[in-house]
Amino acid sequence: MTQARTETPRERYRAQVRAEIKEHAREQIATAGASALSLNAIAKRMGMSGPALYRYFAGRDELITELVTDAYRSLADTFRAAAASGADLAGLAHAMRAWALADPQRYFLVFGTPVPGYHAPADVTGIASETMAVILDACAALPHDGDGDGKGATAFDAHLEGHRQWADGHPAPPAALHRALSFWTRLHGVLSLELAGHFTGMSFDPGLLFDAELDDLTAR
Amino acid sequence: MTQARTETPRERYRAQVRAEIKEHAREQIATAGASALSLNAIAKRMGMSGPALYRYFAGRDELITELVTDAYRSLADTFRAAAASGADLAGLAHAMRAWALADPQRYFLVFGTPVPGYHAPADVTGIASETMAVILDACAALPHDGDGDGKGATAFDAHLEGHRQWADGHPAPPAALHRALSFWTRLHGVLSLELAGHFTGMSFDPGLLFDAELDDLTAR
DNA sequence: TGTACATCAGTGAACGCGCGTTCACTGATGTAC
DNA sequence: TGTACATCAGTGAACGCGCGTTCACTGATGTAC
Repeated sequence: MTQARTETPRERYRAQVRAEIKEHAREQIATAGASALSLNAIAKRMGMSGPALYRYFAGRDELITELVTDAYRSLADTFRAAAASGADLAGLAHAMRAWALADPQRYFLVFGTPVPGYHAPADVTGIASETMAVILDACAALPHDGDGDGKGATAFDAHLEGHRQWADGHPAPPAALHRALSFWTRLHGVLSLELAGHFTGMSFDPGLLFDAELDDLTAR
Repeated sequence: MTQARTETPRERYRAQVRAEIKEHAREQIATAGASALSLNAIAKRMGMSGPALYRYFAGRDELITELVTDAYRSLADTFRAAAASGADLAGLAHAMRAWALADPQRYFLVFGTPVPGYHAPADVTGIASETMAVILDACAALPHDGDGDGKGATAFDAHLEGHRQWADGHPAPPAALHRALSFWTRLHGVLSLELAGHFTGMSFDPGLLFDAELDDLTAR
């Protein structure tokens, strides 16, 4: 997986400092939001001067971009790990919920308010479809979605039949594609409102709504 | 509805300038995001000096707070108007979708990434429950949710029975509460991903997914 | 209708701040012979 | 093992910028008699 060539001490040190910078950046984002991220503030917390960070990142934008990519990566890894240990759709859902609750600002880094000008780096689309592939596998594994029987074939299913490029190369039938999208949006529906605090004040448990939405999906 | 006392010309002028400031603020937010909102930039665009704005708003925070409140208000009004013209759940859903698509940054002002420190003003909770009340009415009007028969009573329904303060005073049975929450989260699931651009690249029509999620809700 | 006064919108200068980023530099760490 | 050199992490000063906000002020608009 990694390079055969041995890491020099300097390289090891560089990697370590880069990691530490990111660590402080994440902390700062969690505290005051991504728009408040400041290189100088990070440097100060690390006990070094502002310009020193330019040895490690080309600038603020590159740092943020890397944090965003890391967040995508960590979600994809979470899904892959869950699937590898035999999780079904519900297992994936719970893994995702745990991932989101563990660090809400990381969730928002990926799924939150987009900055109108900013465009995500190219490699995240690859990571995103990795994630989607795991979900599609789980859907196709359901007794009902695996074969292409017509019981639940809806107008949207027909539409998906004609617009399935995003499931690139995946043999899932339309019913599975449909379920995967429902899965994805329902989870985000509960999570985004919950994490943004729109359920505080209402006294019910968002986790139970999350499960109810999931049950309703797998039972359809 | 309005004050009986006649508005003086000065008051009219003030109201007009305040509105113009907000207009520019909205435009700026739509262009560069809420975190980029700058009083000086607004003043410059209006052809006046920065400090002049302090005649109209106590500061940047008050302006943002008012924009947030306006956004809540406009959503609530959209729901009320739809309900008043006889819309059912699907009608409400489409009204909300239109509202969101008309101005994505306004949507994000209400439902987007929260700034960790910031707390929404107190009056928005009242506006939010206005909105919820309209949805609850529409759910209770469904043949199935109006009476409290037990066909679809789930564990989550039972939980809601004990945590229904948020539906304050509303006589809706648990099944209606449940459906209202599913309604709310499913719409946000599709909309938040769509508006954040997470479906670009996938070629399907998010509007059809939106409708499919809605159908699945009303058919259950 | 005209004058005296109060109200208030808007200005321009100024304050202090923190930001991202550049540059020439010092000093320590690693490399080659 | 020791010396000469190259690499490179980190510093401190500086640049220009735009920000929110305050303050004393001018000049126009409205009000009272």
